[in-house]
Amino acid sequence: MKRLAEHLGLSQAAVSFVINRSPAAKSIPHRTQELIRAAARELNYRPNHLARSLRQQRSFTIGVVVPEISEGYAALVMSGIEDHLLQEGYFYFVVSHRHRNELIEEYPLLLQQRAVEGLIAVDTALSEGLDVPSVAVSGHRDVPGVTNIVLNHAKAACLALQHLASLGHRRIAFIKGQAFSSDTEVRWDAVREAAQKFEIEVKEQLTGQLEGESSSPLLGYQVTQKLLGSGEAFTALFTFNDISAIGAIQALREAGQRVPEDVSVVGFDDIQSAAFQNPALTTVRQPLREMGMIAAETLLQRITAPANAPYPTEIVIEPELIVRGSTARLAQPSDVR
Amino acid sequence: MKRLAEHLGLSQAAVSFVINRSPAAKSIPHRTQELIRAAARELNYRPNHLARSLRQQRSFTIGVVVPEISEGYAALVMSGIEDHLLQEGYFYFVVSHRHRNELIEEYPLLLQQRAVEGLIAVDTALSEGLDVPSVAVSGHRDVPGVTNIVLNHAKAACLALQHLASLGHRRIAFIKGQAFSSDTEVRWDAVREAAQKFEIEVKEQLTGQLEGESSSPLLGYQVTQKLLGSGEAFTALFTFNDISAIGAIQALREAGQRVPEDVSVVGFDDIQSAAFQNPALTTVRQPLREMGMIAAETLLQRITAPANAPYPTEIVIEPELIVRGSTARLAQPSDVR
DNA sequence: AGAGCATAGTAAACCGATTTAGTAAGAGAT
DNA sequence: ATCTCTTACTAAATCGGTTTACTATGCTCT
Repeated sequence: MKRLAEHLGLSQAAVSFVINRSPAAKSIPHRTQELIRAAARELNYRPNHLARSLRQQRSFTIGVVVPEISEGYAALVMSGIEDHLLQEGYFYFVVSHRHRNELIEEYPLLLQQRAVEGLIAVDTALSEGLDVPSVAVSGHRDVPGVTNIVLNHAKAACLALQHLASLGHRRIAFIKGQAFSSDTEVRWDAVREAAQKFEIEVKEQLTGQLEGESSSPLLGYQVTQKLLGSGEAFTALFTFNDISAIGAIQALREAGQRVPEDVSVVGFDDIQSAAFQNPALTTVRQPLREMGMIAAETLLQRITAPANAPYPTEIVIEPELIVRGSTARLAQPSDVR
Repeated sequence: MKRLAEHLGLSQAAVSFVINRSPAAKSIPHRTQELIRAAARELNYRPNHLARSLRQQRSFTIGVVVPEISEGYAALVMSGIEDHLLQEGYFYFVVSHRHRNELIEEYPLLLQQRAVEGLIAVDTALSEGLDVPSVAVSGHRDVPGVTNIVLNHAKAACLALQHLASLGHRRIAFIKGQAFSSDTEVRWDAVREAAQKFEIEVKEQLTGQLEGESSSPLLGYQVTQKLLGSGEAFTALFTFNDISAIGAIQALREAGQRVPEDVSVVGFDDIQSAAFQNPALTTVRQPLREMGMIAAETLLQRITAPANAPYPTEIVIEPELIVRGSTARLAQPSDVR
C-alpha cells in the first residue's frame, strides 16, 4: 500500500479511504478515486489482512473445535458452518482434539491468541472463562457465554421407541454412546423416559455402550456381539448412531439373525450413507448440516451484537424419524405372557 | 505486554526477549527472567498472534482448498493434513468451492491476503502465479510452484483389472468420474492401458460417467441403470469410487442381479464404510489419510526451505487392492467363442 | 588510570494497514 | 479585506508485538 501511495503521489491515508469506501472518502473527488482504484487494480494490490485485523481489532475469523474430522457427524456440521461463514466473509480455523483433555483445554486458548472472534465447539465441552462468544453444538453444560444448540432428545427417543413399539417390539436392546460424547447422557435419560412411557423394559443385559475413540462401525459390531452373547433375546436394537448401527447389522447377520425379519435396527443421525445401506437404515434424523448453519448464524449475530446484549443459552432442534428398510413388524410377538 | 512491562518496571523489549527465549535473552540474568515469566503467568499473558505474524512475516498458517467437506474423500485427506500441521504448530483455514470456478480462482487469493504461508489443494486445480508454496493432492497439471501428490493410477488400474481377469471376467463395465474431478482423465487412461494389457475390450456401451455435483451413491445408481439398459451384458463393474459402487450395487440388485454371484463390483478409495457394506466392497485402496499427511509434510518442508531451493514436482503414492466380498469367480465364462 | 569487555538492559524503528486530528487552498459571504 | 466554510487531502498515532542499535554500569587487566 505504501508503494501504491507513492506511485500515485498521494498519502496512504487517501488510498486507504478510497479502497475501504470509508466515509472519509466523500471528500475525495471521483476522478481521484478512479485513479486510485485503477492503480490498485494495475499493481494488483491486495490489503494485508493481518495488519487490518490488528488495527481494527476485527479478524473476521472464528475457531471450530471438533473431536475429529473423519467422522460423518463433525464433517456434516462443519459443512453447514462453512456455508454460512464464508458467505458472510468470515474464515475459520479447524482444530480436532481427539478427546485428549489437554487439547480440549488448550485449543480454545490458542484460537483466542489467534484473535478469533468466536468459537464453535462440536460435541465438545467448552470450559468456562472464554473471552469470546461461543456456540456449542450438542453442548449440554450450562456455561456462561455459551449458546448450546441441542437436539430435542426427548422427542427423538419417543419417535424411535414409538415406531418400534407400534411394530410390536417389546424386547429392545440399546447401545449407548461413548462416555465422552456430549449427547450420551442426555439421550440415555430421554430413552429411559420414553421407554417408561411406552411401557418398554430397559434391561441391564440388553444395554451396551460404545467403547473406544474412533468412530468406526467396528465399535457397534463389538458391542452387538456382547449383547448377543448375553443370553437375553431381543427383537429390536436402538443404536447411538448410524455408524454403530452399520456395525451392529453386520454382527447380527453373522450371528444368523436377519435384519429386519428377526431384529429391527434403528440408527441415529441419518448420515449420507444411511440411505444406501442394505437394508437401508431406519434412523432418527438429526439435521446436522442445519445445526451447523444455525450455529454459525447464531455466533455471527452474537459477534456483531453489543458486548453486553442478551443472547440465547439454548436453541432446540427437532429430530425426524426416517423409516427405511431396517425395521419391520414383529412376526410373532416374543413377549408372550 | 505493555502492561506486563510496566508492571515489572522493565521495557517491552526485555519482556519480549525472555518470553520468546530469543538469543538476546542471554544478557538478562536468570533471576529477572524468572520474574518476567512469573509475572506473565500471573497476569495470564498470551501474546497476540496477529501482531507477531505481522512483524515476523510468519503466520504459521496454511490454507486448504477442498471441493466440499462432507465428502468422505476430502474429510479423510483433511484429517491427515491436520494431524501433521497442528503437531508442527501450524493452524489452517479450510475453504470449499463446490466446483464453482470463480471460487476456485478467488479463494487462493483470499487465503494469500490472509497471509497463509502455503496452500494445499485437494482434488482442485490450482491456477498459476501463486506466491506461496503449494501442494495439490490428486493434482495432475504441471504448475510452477506446485508439488503434485498423485496415486499411481497405472498400478491401480492393473490391480483391479488383473483381479477381475484372474476371476475369469472379460465383459467388464466401467464408471468414469465426473469431468471436474482431477483424477478422472488420468485414471481412465490408465484403465484403458491396463485393459489392453489384459486383453479386455473396453466397450463404448459399457462405459458410463458420473454426472452431478454431489457425492452421493445416487450418482452411481443412476449410471448403473443406464449401463443395465444398454443391452450389453457384463459380469463385472469397475467404479470410480466407493460411493458410486454402493449406488451401483443397489441398482444391480434392483435389476435382479446378485453381487457378487452375477456381477462383481470393484470400488475405489476404500472409504471407511467400504468394509461394512453388504457385501463388503472389494476396492482399490488410496491411502487418503497418508496422502494428506504427506501433503502437509511436504508443504512445511518447502516453507522452511530457502525460497529458491529445488522442490519435488510430483510424489507418487502406491495403491493397494483390498479384496472383500463384492467380487467372485465367474461361474460360467460368458465369453464363449 | 585507562582500555576493553561483559552485563543488563532501553529507545526507537518496524510490520501494513486504519483512523484521528489537522492543514492548505480556494470559494462565497459580509 | 476578512471571516467562514468546504474541499482535498496529509501527518502522525495506533494496533501489539519483534528486532536492531545503542547506552550505562561495573569489572578486569595492564
